[in-house]
Amino acid sequence: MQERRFTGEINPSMTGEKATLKGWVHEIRDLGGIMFLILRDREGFAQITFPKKKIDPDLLEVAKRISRESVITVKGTIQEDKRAPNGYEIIPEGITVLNPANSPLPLDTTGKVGAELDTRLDSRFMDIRRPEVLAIFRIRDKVLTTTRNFLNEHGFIEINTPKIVATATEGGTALFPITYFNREAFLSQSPQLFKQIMMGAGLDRVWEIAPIFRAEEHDTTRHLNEATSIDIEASFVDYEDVMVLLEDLIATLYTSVKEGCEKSLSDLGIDIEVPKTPFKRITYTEAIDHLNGMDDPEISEIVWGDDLSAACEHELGRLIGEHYFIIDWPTGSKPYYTRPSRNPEISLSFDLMHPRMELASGSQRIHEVDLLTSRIDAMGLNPDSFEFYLRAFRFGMPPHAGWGLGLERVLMTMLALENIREVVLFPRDMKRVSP
RNA sequence: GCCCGGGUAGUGUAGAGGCCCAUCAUGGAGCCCUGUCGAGGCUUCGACUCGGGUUCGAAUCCCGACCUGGGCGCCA
Repeated sequence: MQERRFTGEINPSMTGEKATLKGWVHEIRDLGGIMFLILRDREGFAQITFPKKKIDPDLLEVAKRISRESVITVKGTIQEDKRAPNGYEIIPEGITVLNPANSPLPLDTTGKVGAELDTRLDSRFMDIRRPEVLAIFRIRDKVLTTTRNFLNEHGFIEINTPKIVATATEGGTALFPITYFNREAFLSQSPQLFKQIMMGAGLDRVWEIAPIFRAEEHDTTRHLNEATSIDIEASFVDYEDVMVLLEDLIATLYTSVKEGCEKSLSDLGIDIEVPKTPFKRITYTEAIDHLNGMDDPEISEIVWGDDLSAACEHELGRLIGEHYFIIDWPTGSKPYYTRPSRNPEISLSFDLMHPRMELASGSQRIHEVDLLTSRIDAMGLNPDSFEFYLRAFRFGMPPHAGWGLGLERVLMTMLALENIREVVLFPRDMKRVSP
């Protein structure tokens, strides 16, 4: 009985059993009288051992001619041997080359020679064969699954909002225009307006994980033109409630990765620490006071009302050293749908920060149509183009709050990666639309 | 958008006007080798992004194009 098994499903105690493995030829080491073929699959490696005097010469001849990274099926017997990498090896009885790989390879999958990110992305299919790269995407999967379960358990309903839209959500950011039959339309920068409309629809609590598109001409290690946003919106709650939800989610994600992705973390050579909740909350005004006291003029010259520059974010990150919230931002620095507090200069808003960068932003929303209309107007936008949105506010819109969390930023900060492109299979930036 | 940097075999690198028909590693081809796990030893193959210019002489200096890395700005 021979069924296909992953390398990770085999252990030394299975000595004597037959196994069929399918995967890629990672390496061949021919020592003369003995040859080793390392087979790699999603779960790891297995050593196929050819003691040349004991093995069928035809089989040996086939094995010697296989190029690296070819796809093969190996049938053989599991043999415990403490000299073998995982404590076992496979003595082959049959090898089939399902598909040979060309040579030379575009990248080295064994880690002997590095490759630049650009080279890696051009041959992403091969880059991902490297265990430390695969590990990132296994963790990404864990984070997504955990998020879905978490939000489900908290009574949130998953929604899907359109990615082709007629108007900008915020007005500020650059959009990608597209041709929609004979009209102009845009790729959606955010599900914001639609998830708010769902509050008016009575769904109460909703979430969406979906791509967002930004046409900004930024070229940094922490920006993408196509990113994945984890968005929630909830009714009859305030912004503190959704902050608690957010910090609980972050802690839950770290816990699930730490406990459920041990092999991936070890492939990446890192260990992660679960952040303690509740996260620190500092007000925007406190942050400005702190920054004004610094020596570096680039930081200290910030004035109340400014957005925080990268240098300012780094200084606050250094000060606090763990996840934190900056709350109560100037109303003018936040989008029109953000609810002002009793002091109209200050809004009921927050950004979730990792010491390295911003991860999420959210707020209490305006639910009164008159206030919302005047805020749109005050931001220099035309309320008429938001009519589809404002309609939902005229017929019973509950108080609500929500946030949007950048999946890629969560991953890159969790895994201490330098470049956000590392956590996206096929990243889209100013210079890259293919593959 | 602004400011700096870089393009050398498939991959990663050395190189600072003649020492370069270009270094090293990895890789491919071939030979030797019975326990490798970045195997080892020997032989061999393979590259200066493109176009102009300066110079007796350019991988090296200058200009342009293209590609690319980083910082800032911008950015739910």
